[in-house]
Amino acid sequence: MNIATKYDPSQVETKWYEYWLKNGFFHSEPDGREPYTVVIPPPNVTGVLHMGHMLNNTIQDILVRRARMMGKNACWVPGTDHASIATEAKVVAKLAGEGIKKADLSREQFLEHAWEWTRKHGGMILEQLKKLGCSCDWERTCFTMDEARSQSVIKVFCDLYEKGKIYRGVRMINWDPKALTALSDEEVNYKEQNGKLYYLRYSVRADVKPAPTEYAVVATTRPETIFGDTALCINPNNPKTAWLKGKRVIVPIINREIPVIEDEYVDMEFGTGCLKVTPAHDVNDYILGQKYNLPAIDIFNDNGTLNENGATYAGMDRFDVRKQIEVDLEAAGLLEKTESYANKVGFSERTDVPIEPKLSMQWFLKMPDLAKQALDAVENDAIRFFPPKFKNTYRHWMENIKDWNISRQLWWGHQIPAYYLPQGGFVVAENREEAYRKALSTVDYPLSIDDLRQDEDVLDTWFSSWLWPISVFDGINNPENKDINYYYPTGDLVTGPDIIFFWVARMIMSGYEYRRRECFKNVYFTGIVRDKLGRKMSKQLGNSPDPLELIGKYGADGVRIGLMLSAPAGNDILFDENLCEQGRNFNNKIWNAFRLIQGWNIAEANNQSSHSSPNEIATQWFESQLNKTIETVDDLFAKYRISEALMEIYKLFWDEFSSWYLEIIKPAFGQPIDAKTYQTTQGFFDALLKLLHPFMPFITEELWQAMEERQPSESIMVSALPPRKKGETTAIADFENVKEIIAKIRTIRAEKNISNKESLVLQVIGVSNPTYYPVLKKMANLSAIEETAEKAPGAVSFLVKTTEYAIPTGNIIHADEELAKLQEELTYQQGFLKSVLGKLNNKNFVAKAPAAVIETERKKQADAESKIKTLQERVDELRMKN
RNA sequence: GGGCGUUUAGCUCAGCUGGUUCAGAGCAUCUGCCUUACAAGCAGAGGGUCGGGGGUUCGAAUCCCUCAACGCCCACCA
Repeated sequence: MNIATKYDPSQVETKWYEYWLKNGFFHSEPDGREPYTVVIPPPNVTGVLHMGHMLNNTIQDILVRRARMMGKNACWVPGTDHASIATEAKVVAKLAGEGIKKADLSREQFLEHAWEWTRKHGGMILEQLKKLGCSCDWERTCFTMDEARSQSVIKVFCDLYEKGKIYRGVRMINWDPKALTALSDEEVNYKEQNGKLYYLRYSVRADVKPAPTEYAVVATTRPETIFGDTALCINPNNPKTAWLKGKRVIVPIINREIPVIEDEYVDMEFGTGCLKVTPAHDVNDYILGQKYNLPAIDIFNDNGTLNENGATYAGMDRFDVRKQIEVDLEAAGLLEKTESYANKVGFSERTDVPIEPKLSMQWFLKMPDLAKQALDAVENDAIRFFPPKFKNTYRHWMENIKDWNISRQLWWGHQIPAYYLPQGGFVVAENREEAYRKALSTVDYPLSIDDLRQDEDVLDTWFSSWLWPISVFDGINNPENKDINYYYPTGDLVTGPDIIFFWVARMIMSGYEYRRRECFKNVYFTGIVRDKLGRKMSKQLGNSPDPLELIGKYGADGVRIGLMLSAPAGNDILFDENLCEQGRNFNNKIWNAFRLIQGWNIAEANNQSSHSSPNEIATQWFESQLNKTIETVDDLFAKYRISEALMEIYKLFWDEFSSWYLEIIKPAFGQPIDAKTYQTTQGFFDALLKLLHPFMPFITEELWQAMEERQPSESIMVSALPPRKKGETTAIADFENVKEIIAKIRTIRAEKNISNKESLVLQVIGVSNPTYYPVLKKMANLSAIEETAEKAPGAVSFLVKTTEYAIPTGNIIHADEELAKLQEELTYQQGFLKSVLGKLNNKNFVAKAPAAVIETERKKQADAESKIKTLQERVDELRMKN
């Protein structure tokens, strides 16, 4: 057999991925088996794979592949999200590059460009997932704007409208002046900004006398909004500003007169105690405006420039105005002073420009009712969160939920199915024809279908993705279809905690609203992938590796292992390429174990190993060890501790199987291996590959196919995981002893500079288990094991449990060294005994501690005493000789 | 400003309702080895007063209080 010493993933990966596709192993149809359903968090249709996707989808693939191998009917539905704002922004930018302005295009023309862009770049990310090995059911690939999903969205909108849960109204919303759309509260990020606090002078009306001062001074961070001022507000309890009560003041520059109003909302300590009220451009001011019936003067155009209400500043950008107005106020003597001031400013999640609070007509979804059931589901664990700490975050949001602004002033998305009538009013219907029918029954004037004008706005992207677990099975349009009834509720959702409100919470709501039950049973929150310095990966920093390059370098399996080695649920993962290297090395280890086993010749004669042969012992022990690990791995998966499960298997393969088991059964060079051991070993290797397969699908398939002749359409990915059996624990414990003895002997070799090639004699003084002698002999290169009452003079000895072992090494041993070592050990044991006795002599301990604990302390005492006795004898003996 | 969480070996983390194996794992480090599966490897070794302080208890990494640092989420102080 001639196989390369290093594993080369490049060929292998495409070969097997195609094989799996060709055989339809990823595809699922409802049948009698238990379903296991996962819906992918749909990535942006025009997005590219980043490390977050890699982590997220690796975890999903592990869960899906494992479920499949456990006999479940696993269905992982892939798909993409149309990502309204992000995609529209990309298309706008692309068109701008070609000298085309969005404003010059009709809606239809623009959408054509957008679809073209989507067709060109869309789905690339799904192709990248294939490189990672993801076993998605590609035949079920969905897109949030495909036919069925669009219909679902429209249908749900109409339904919620009928139920009175959707309403239209003028509200203060978050306006993105770059994307020219409203945003939901969740799409706004607040960032600390270093700005200035401007102290402006509002002159008090001239005819009011006497005045302690000519001016009311107002502190503001946004002097450019003075054009929208419609009142000045003071706290009625503030003596410092009491003199302003009932007065009127003049807005600087435009010289408009506004009233002074009183409200306890005003913080007496902040600034001067005077607040300018701009109801059109500040949420709090809006509330004040409502309360006191103040007019709201909108001073901004949609793009953030000032409108005609901005006097001579009309047309200037809001930030330029801020600078200019400072200069102008200063010149007019109306700027008392400025102070540097840090405050939080809202930024658009998508375009990263400061949000402008703006009064606007928008569509809203009432949330409190929807939230109630969704909150209960998580509270009582009908839906479980991993890690559970996210329940707190979730509860807090759900208990303070506000109505959801679902309309966006964009073109790319699902256009709101509301149709306005020529003489006012509107109807909501799934399509124009239906709308026309409804309209006719409400109006008493002649109406043609073309008189209806559909709402220009589209729906928030999340208004389609919140239906995802249902809509991918067409459960909205067709609520009783076979797929939805079989696959819903889905099993596990794997996603990042950053979209817990955007997506997870809302899916839970829609699940109860439209299927009357939970949309998934478990949510696994992954961490955020950071670089090894803990920085978030970003394009700007250039610290985000290209996933496909990584796969090229380490293989998909290597990268998957690299990610999983450090990805406990909910903790951020500090990604280091080093981990991929570890993953790749593990691939290589597996590869070489295969080479070793494959290279053996099997003995012709069926000369089975004797009952006490090393092979027999190793086999029995490894069987137990394997079963124990399978059990542990099961438990870890049940707790979604996936990286720990991987580590268990990793150690099983590397340490137990390779370093111990294979080394024990490995025949001497050129010698054959007995058939029985060979068969068993193949069986172990098969089990190990299966355990590893969900984590590293490619190499395991490659080796599984290579280890013996397979049927044309067989695959490890549809084979059964090794069953869970009770591990034989005494065999494992005994073997741990054996390992310790061997390690001690190896240490002696290292310390005494004795070559591994030089065989040694081992003396056993005390209780011992001869069953393991053959293993000891082979692994420690012993020529003989002697059970004796008296060890050879000058032998180096050590203790394992309470048995003493000795290696006669001639006279090369330095008695002083030996004595010092023994003395050290003796001191330790005496100290240990003292602490144990301390407990046992404590009346309170004996009286209050449980019997089992006392029992173990007694045992510790006995063991320590026995060790001390042996050590003491040795020490005395050596002293005599000296 | 409110809420949540984290702090254990050089790094990343595990330690469930306090009690053998409770001070662990992987990586990194150090020492010796090119031993015909694997130097992307083998064998061995070292390394932590469990963030600080206080308390409860026979007994605390584990429970309570407090301080500190860091992180996340929420919130309208201009």
